[in-house]
Amino acid sequence: MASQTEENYLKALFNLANPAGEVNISELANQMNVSMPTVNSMVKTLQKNGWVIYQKYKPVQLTPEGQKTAALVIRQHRLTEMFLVNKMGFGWEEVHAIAEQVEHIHAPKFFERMDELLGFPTIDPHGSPIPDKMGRIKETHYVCLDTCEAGQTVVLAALTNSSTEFLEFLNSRNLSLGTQITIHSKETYDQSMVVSYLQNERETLSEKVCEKLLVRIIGE
Amino acid sequence: MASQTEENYLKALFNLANPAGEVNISELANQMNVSMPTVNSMVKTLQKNGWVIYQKYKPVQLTPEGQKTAALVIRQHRLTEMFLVNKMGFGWEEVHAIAEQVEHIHAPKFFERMDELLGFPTIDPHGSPIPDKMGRIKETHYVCLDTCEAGQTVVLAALTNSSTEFLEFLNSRNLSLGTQITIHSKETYDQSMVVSYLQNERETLSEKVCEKLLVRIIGE
DNA sequence: CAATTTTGTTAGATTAATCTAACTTTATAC
DNA sequence: GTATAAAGTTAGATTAATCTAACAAAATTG
Repeated sequence: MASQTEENYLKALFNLANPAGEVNISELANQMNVSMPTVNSMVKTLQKNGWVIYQKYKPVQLTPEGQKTAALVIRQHRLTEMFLVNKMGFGWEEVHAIAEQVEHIHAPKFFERMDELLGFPTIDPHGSPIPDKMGRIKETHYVCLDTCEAGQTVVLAALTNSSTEFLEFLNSRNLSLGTQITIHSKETYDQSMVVSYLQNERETLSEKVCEKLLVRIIGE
Repeated sequence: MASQTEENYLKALFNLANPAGEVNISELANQMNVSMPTVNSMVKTLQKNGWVIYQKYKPVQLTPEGQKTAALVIRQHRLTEMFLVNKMGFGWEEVHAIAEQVEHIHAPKFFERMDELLGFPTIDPHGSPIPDKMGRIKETHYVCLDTCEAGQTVVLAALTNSSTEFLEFLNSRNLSLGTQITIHSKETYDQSMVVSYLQNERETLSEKVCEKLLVRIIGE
């Protein structure tokens, strides 16, 4: 059984993997906020446990078992976030830090009860997909708002970043998942967009914000 | 901040303390399932952190800060048990193992929300008192069923032991907190009691069971 | 393509939590 | 009140997770 530390490395590997499933030691060190030698020795441990494939000076890759273990921790994290928001009244900006701890609890029934009470949700409060009990993830195909064009109508579906600061920014602008947004114009100079939604008739969203918003296009 | 391991030692000290607040190294070793040298070194660590008073060859004692820290972990444990039973549909025999993990989460708001959602309970599903936010415990004064006499009517209020096996035994006999019990006779030979409650007209409870049941006397 | 920079590895130390073996102090018991 | 038993301590080792310093390989770049 993976230790909490090992689970955190597996999660990081899962999230950092490029299309080929590879992660560099330095990327992992950076993500985990530890030194490269620490990652080097941890990767050897993960390999001994059958969770990664690794050869000196090569990038690391999760094995299928490593992927499944990682996905199940991510499942517990996202179910927890959903439970905190939908059943305990927390704001979407408050739940990450708590879920980082709860995700490591070893008690399958605990998370199965959450899942049931929530009605088997498929996405978390930030729009990220919740892996199923087998660790499979249903891929979603949203587009990034910054690739959309003036005239289109879209619905906010997910975020590529869920930092507290960004979530508080979205709260301050009354933006939440499901909000229907109409794109009025796109500034070629700085890629900012003028949009409207709900009561907001004319809101400007910077490129920095637009590139973090994933949407479904529903019109034009 | 206490590590999970330290929190577990503080809890054990809190629970093992005799009326003078003292705990022997061997008792603690036994409770924690570790060797005496391990306890010896851990007790020195706890002392460095100001949680215990300790002198070579003397029993250990929690300081007021140690007591408060322990009580707050116990608070989190008991609130969690109550939440699992009352809000998530678990049986009282299922919650201990999960609460042992959840109690170590460092997120005051998480437990405050549980407390609110539960309506600020003062006892857990096994009748044990829930310490308040300051770590204070409201002392309850129940009597042990084995000290009761034939003819008395009592209400089951708490348990002195909450092992899964004992809880499953109580389930099998339809006994739960709040059940009103009438004592018909007490066998002087083996201290067993013949009692009635609910639909059960004639149930025999062994001494081993009676000594684990705490009751409020309500009649005769 | 040689020089430099970046990335990765090895070696060795540290801290927390644990162990066993050996020794010491305190308690128990004739 | 000494002998034995029980309880407690010390010393030294182990494992997991981390670090820094020094070195090696790979990538970048003039």
